[in-house]
Amino acid sequence: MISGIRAFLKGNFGAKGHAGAKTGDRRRGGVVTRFAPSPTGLLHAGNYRTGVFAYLYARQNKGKFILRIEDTDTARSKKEYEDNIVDSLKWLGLEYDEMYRQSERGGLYRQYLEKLIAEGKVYVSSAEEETARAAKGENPGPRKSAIRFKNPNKKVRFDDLIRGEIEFDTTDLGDFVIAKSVTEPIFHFAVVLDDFLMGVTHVIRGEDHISNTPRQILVMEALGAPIPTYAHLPLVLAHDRSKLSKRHGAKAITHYRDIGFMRDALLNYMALLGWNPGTEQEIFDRAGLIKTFDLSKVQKGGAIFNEEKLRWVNKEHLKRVDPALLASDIRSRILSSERARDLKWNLTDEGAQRLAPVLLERVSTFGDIDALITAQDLDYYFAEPAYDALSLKWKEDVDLAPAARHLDYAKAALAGIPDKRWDEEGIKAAIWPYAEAEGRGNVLWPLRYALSGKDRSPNPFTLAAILGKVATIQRIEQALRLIKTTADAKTQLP
RNA sequence: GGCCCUAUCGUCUAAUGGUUAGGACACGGCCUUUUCAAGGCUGUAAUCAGGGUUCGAUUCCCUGUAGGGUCACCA
Repeated sequence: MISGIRAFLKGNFGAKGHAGAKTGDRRRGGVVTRFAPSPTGLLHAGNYRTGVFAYLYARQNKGKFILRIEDTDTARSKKEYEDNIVDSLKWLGLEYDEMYRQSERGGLYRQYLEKLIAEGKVYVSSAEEETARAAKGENPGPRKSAIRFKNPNKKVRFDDLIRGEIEFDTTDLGDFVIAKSVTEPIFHFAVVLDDFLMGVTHVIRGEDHISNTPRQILVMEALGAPIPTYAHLPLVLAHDRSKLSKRHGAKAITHYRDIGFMRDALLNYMALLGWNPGTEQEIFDRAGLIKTFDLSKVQKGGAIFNEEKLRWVNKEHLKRVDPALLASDIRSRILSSERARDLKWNLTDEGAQRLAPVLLERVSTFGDIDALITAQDLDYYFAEPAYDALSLKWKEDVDLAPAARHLDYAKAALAGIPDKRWDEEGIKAAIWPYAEAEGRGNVLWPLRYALSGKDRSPNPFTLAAILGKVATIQRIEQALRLIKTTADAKTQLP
């Protein structure tokens, strides 16, 4: 009778794994996911996206998200890379509930390895056997003793949340190695035991692990562990459609932080790579992502990482933030630049408040501000510009005389603005009617050029408001002097 | 090569057994504008191929092709 009920439960929840005992836990919503990178390189889009998905899935199910550092390969694992993983997750805001290092779990691996050996499910093959295997060309491994899994050689089937049912014949795997010795487990054993011991219910990882899954299921069965639910994510691809890797120019997540991307924008973009909500919404904040994310709507095919679109997503996030909140970030970004130090730029908090919205409209990321600085496109905010007097001439004019006349007017009109009306609106009110009457370009071009010394820049009202009354008048006077000396030089020509 | 996965604009993707195959990025044009940026409108561009099933297939099936993954005492 009881077994009948169990069979019934199994049938209903078979897709979520066998073990009857654990099924109850899962029905109570005890989702546990993990992100298990190995610290053998900087964390990049190719691997951290699986972390993003595992995180979103755990959070939306009010479950647990575990970080597990897979450093059983002591030769390749490095502390600096582990630090980079932690830094990256911290910056991205992927908060984990627990963290483990496999290098600190040797006792556990040994205990279970010995148990399996005692149960005869695993055996130690001698150096001679390994040598014989190598001679047969079965594997190129070293000729020393190893621990091999006694393969029952059967068909293994599992349900993948993303791909559906997948079946493998494990016969051609042979008796695969799961440890070099009881104190040196390798990936296929450590992963399985840890997932078991940590109660991982959903293994969310890259597609490159699909073919590892059957052998891991075999080990799970030997361990008497419940089979978790698998979700194999499509890979993030480089431009040539191969798996993204460092060699393919995959950049570290911390690189995107350093060049001024917003964390939520990156999270948003990564979630959208391979997933979509089925609506036309593309911009999500963290909470929206957690709420809307749906593992079953994840794409099956790999997706190319497109930095252009990432930049667009970042810009959209930027647009949704009040510029005033970003002003101090922008200020320190500018002041810490080499050029700002060399030229001793001064930027007050108030100045930054005025500058922020103007700058933000022109960039997609904070890093673009650095580019503007390098291109000397910000210089005119900090010092009087140098330019050729002829540039002050509006294209429809034949000489500089109209420019001089309009600048004279502007100087007087601006000088008459009371200090407390010195803002974009007040300035525009003082100039606009005149510009309308005289022709906008005729008036505004010379004025803007006097202020910025550039063919391209924000409009003169905005510039004047940022520069302040004193500097604005000074620059107009300077332009006037420039026109005069140019005219004098001309009349003296033979 | 064996095994496995995948296949819609250049890229990310939506959709349905019957649609003018939709959106976004990028690209082009136009409008707005003193210039730039922003904004608005708009254009170019896709169902890998061949067979079935069907009144009808891009959608379901088969084969092929292409791409990718994996075949370690790496993870």
